[in-house]
Amino acid sequence: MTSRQVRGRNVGRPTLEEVAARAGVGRGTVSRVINGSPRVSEQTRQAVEAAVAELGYVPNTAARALAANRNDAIALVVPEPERRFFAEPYFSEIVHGVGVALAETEIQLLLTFAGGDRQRQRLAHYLAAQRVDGVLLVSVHADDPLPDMLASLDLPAVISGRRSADEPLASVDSDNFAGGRAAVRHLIERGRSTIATITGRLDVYGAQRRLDGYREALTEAGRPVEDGLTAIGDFTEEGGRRAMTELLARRPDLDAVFAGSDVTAAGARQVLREAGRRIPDDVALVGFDDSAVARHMDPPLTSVRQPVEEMGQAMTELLLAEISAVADRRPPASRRMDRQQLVLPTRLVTRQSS
Amino acid sequence: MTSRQVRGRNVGRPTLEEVAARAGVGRGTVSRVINGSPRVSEQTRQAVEAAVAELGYVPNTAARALAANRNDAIALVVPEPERRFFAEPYFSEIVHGVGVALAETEIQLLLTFAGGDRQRQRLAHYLAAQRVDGVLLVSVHADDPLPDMLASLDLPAVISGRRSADEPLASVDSDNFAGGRAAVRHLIERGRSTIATITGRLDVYGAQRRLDGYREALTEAGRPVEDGLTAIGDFTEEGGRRAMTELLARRPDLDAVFAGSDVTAAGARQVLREAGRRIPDDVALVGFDDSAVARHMDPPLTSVRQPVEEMGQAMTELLLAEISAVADRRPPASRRMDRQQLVLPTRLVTRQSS
DNA sequence: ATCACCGGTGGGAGCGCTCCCACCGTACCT
DNA sequence: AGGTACGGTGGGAGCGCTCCCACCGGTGAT
Repeated sequence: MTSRQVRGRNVGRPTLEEVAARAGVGRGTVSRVINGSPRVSEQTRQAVEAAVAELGYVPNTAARALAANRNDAIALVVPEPERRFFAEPYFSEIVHGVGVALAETEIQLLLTFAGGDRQRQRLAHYLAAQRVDGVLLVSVHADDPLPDMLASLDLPAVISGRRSADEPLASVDSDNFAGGRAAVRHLIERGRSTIATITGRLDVYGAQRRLDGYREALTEAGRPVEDGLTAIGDFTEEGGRRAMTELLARRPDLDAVFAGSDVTAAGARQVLREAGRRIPDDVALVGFDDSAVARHMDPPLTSVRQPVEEMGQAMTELLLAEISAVADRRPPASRRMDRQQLVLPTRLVTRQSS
Repeated sequence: MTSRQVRGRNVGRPTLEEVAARAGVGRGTVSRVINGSPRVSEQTRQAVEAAVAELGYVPNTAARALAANRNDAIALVVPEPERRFFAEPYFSEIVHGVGVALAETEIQLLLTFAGGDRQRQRLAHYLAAQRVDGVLLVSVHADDPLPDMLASLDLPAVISGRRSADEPLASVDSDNFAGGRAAVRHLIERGRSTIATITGRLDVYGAQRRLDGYREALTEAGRPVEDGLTAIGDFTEEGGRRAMTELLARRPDLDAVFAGSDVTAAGARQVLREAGRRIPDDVALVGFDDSAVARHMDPPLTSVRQPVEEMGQAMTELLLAEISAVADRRPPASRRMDRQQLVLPTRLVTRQSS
């Protein structure tokens, strides 16, 4: 571990003590004003605020973090390589939702990637070193050790997309099951007879639930669930292409595809077009996410809308609540008690592809 | 400023002192081992490392930051709303390049947005509060106060895309001028006679330089530069549509368009298609960035490739160098001296759109 | 008049680390 | 033998803040 040495005293920046001297009060009083304590007289408060303004004082957060164990920062951890992150509009909306929830606070959002092993390890260090008050986790696979690590650090955390039916962490998820079911019900209503599906990786709980919804819709309509009509993808465009190629080879008679994500649907569409199938005439296509991709596809893609932005917002609110619980020294057991599992509704948006 | 109180002592996590006791050495020695100082005997080092491993010790960065004024973290600041950030593949590649450059270090990358005023202010606080060792700035407009703020904080910073010919900050840029010129030379070679261009906002230096390249190519070919053939866009798809509509109204006879970015080109293509112009038969189209958008467009888009990932990497290297310069207490004047202005070459990638 | 109380305040202690000075012993010189 | 040098080490001081206890003076009850 060869580590650069960044030294150099904090030159020029005013300290609490200097503000106190300037305002003619004690250190404690300035601290109280800075932190908005009510136990300060109006007059004193104004004197301190004037001194703060004159000196351009900004509290040193390292010192604050050390003394108070508070960081005023939360991390959004993405256990994916950067490329995936940017490729999927899902993340963009999550981030925006988080931003909305944070707008009224003084809390800074930090985005960190943990794609590779190296990055993963660095992140683990970073978190263990107490640099954030809480963690937002998105797109976590079932076998990821990260959540357990967070639990052992007793660091507040909220996960997007439960990893299983009994998620120990607080979580926010969309109703993937109902979404998948709605998509397939819709295809049935449109008179499609041979409905295939391209899933995400099935160790992702949401992907599994969408598949469950697909099956449920078929079953409740009295139709068989045929294995040959299910292809496993991975929510990427490339995966969509691969899966669609497989499906077409196995079941050239298919006339509808429910894709586990819009991006997957884009990949599938390419293959369908190359195979000379018209959409929706020959094959109806439904995606999931209702992202920009869906709107710009040709023809525009029917898709299941997840309230992604709201999910980001909800996650943040849960996290802030848990952070205050820690701050109020509520015992871990009690905090574990009311960890919420939020499930937000999905909605089918019909367009020309089906 | 109502601020949550996050208290609760750092329970359970071992400290330097505990490691020292365990290893039977002094605090200083443990610190030396942790920081990779060579002035420790092999035997002692091993004893300390064993103690660190047994206790699962991780240095508290808040304490380190306070004592040493070192954060082992840099921020990538994006003065744009989140949506823009994700919409443009440019950023994704920058982030990836930064990741590559950081791979061998212990430095954590933090992504921060500063789109709105509120976010902007929070970021200013965050930076002033000394939470990072340096800042990477991307996509900065000429009138943005952020760079000056950084300068006044004496915080190492590197900017991507100079703001003007005499950029005071260290910067990394691609050769926008040569790129624009190459694009237009290519269109001329292809026998196009009426070549229009859609620029970005001209207060973005790079956009201006691309336009300069466009003009240069025309001039050196002995052709006039006609104002009616230039439309100002803003590097967005919507802007591309708007600009293309304008151009078509003004000069229905145009037979080629050089768009300032791929995304802009995508907008332009839509309008051209709606107007019944075939690409490349009626109108040749060239973009800039050579992003995924270019490859997936129909027809695939000829585009000027910027080495974006390399830019991210180069920026990071410059920043790390400047950070060590600060660490070595080199005086500000001397550091200003050798702030580099890197310009990386661009390359035309021809595809079916031209 | 005495006391308890309470809003408001000052400042000591301490968070966990780095920096640096003082000190140890050994090796090598004169 | 004494001196110098130097790799290796311990621990005090201090980074800038928060927390909390002690203390101040004024108010109202007894």
